[in-house]
Amino acid sequence: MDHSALFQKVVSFASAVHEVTHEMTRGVKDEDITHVQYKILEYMMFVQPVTPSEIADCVNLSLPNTSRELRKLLEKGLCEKGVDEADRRRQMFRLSEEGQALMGRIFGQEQMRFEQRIAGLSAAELTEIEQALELLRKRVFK
Amino acid sequence: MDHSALFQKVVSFASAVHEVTHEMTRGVKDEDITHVQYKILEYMMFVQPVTPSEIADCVNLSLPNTSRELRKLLEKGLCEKGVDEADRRRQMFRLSEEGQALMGRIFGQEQMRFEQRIAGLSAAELTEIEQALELLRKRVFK
DNA sequence: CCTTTTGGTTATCAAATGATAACGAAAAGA
DNA sequence: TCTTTTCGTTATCATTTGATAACCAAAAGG
Repeated sequence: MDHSALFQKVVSFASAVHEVTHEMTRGVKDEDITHVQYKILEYMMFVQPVTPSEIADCVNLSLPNTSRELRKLLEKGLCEKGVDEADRRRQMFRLSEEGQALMGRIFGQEQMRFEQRIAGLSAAELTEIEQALELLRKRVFK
Repeated sequence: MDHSALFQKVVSFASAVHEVTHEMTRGVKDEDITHVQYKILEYMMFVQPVTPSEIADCVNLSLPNTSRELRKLLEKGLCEKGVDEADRRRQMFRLSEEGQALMGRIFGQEQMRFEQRIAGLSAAELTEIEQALELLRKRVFK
């Protein structure tokens, strides 16, 4: 397998991931948030608390735009803000109760759709999936 | 491994794929096209010729918006339009020479970045990657 | 101290995208 | 033939996102 063919497989794979992600997160539009706001909340589900700079890096947003979206999330009551007492320039953001609840609803729906996709797979097959995820994460999508 | 944990791994994996894709396609902004226009051209690199409806489905765009973007691509001379003689409602789009060339440039850059990611991996490891891609594609991202 | 750097915010503007209505032309179907 | 459905286009508007400049406050570093 030459590199060029592998590369094309990766591109088309990434495209499929995008498509499935889009389909699974379809429930986002029922809640009153935009797509980038969802990305921020999703990130906070895994890392918390988090500073605007970190978010800007990971969600690929400029710092001013990150700040704007965080303000909107604050206004909606979906996250909370605190200050790092060790370095008072750093603003620490975390999900509010309401934010947790919202993400719980969305993840719940998403997970149901995910369950449908993997319905009927054996435990061994699920383990294979998990290993494939870890392999690609380590070697390609790091 | 319970379903909930696997689900979370998939979500965070998808997020990593997004991020790496974003980084690899950074070269798109050097060319005079937008992100969705790039997605359309990318799709046409794999499937050709293609109708507006197919694109709308695969790129997750409404038909009117697809039509608008295709018109812009036509205006830029990056694709060409024909009619399906068997069903004259169907419009067949394909990349023009110039469109091919443009995508060649972008894919070239992307592939270089990809090469850096997989630099130093053995043939066996590359095969593992390929198999992992196929597995996930078949079981999860279909 | 004083200067520079870092982290963050606000404001503002341009561009891209999403959504919808209205329309036409070809095909399918009664 | 007449009606309905499918495929596509154009136009228009609202919203989202991207980009940039100007600014403040805290920290770092001399």
